[in-house]
Amino acid sequence: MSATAPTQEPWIGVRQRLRDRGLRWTTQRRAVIEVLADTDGHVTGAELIERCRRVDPSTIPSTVYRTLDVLEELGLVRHGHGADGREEFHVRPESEHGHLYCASCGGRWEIRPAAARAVVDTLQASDGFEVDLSHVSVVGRCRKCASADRA
Amino acid sequence: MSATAPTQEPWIGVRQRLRDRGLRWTTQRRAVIEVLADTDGHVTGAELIERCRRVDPSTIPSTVYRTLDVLEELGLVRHGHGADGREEFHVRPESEHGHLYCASCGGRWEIRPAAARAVVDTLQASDGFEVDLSHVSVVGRCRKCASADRA
DNA sequence: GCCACTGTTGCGAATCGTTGCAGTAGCGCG
DNA sequence: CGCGCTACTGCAACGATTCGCAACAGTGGC
Repeated sequence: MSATAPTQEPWIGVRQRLRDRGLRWTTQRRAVIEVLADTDGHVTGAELIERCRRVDPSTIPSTVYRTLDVLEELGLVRHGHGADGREEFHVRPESEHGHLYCASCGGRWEIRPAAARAVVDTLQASDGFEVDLSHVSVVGRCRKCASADRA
Repeated sequence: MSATAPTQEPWIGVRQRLRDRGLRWTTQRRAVIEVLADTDGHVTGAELIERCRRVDPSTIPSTVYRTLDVLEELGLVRHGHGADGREEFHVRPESEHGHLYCASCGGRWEIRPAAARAVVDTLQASDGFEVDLSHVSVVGRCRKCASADRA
């Protein structure tokens, strides 16, 4: 929640950033980026592909996935896995964050910063493990479903 | 590491437990259970299928997956997702436990009870979320890789 | 021991994602 | 402006997992 169209902004320099790394600015990447710029929050790989097809029906899955890899290297997206293990991408996350998935109602929430930090610190202290927060998916039951179950 | 063959033990009553639920004791289930009884720790679905094929080459994947679903309902196995989101089964976990996956070296560790409890409590307090511990997979970097990276 | 009931299996198709390979096309250079 | 280098694309095959459906086979009852 910063401005009206903050989503476009991170993408305008991508071409240059790619070039600086010896990577190329292709029609296909442009399409993926176009879709991503218009996306906010989370997308699964399959979802993204479908959206791309709307822009360019000749979109090929493997290309999209490969493009996502590249964009992830540039830090423009992060990927994690949903409750079912399927791939899920976080577009331009303002901050790293993990997710909670409710196995009963299928809902999803972001782990709030305070809790996230606590979790990270705990594992750091206990095992010296550096958590990749953006990749964390915790499955369980949300407050609502948990109390409903107990009833 | 309790006794010599503690692994067999949980499985001996399975037939009855199935029957009590109106479920059936079939050759295929017997095969899967036989393999599981001989397994200890973790297996991926694919791994398990291959092992079953060694017992009975005519094993069909979908049957194995379905059997696993049933066994999970009986609480004899739990499933989670590895670092890459692939399915992974915990055989007769003595206690629920989550996992840490190192993205650099591919190693895997169990989250120790104390840390696990802390994580569960944190999310419970913060969002009233009931974590399904056995399903938790945290990706990041282990102590070793983290310090190597920093060097 | 035979039947019917219904849980299970086998199988083929569909989904999501990955990978190897050969042809294509950005991009910097002269 | 054309050339070459090599990153990228398209495609097809593959691996993991799920789903629908018709045929099959445990089970309890008689």
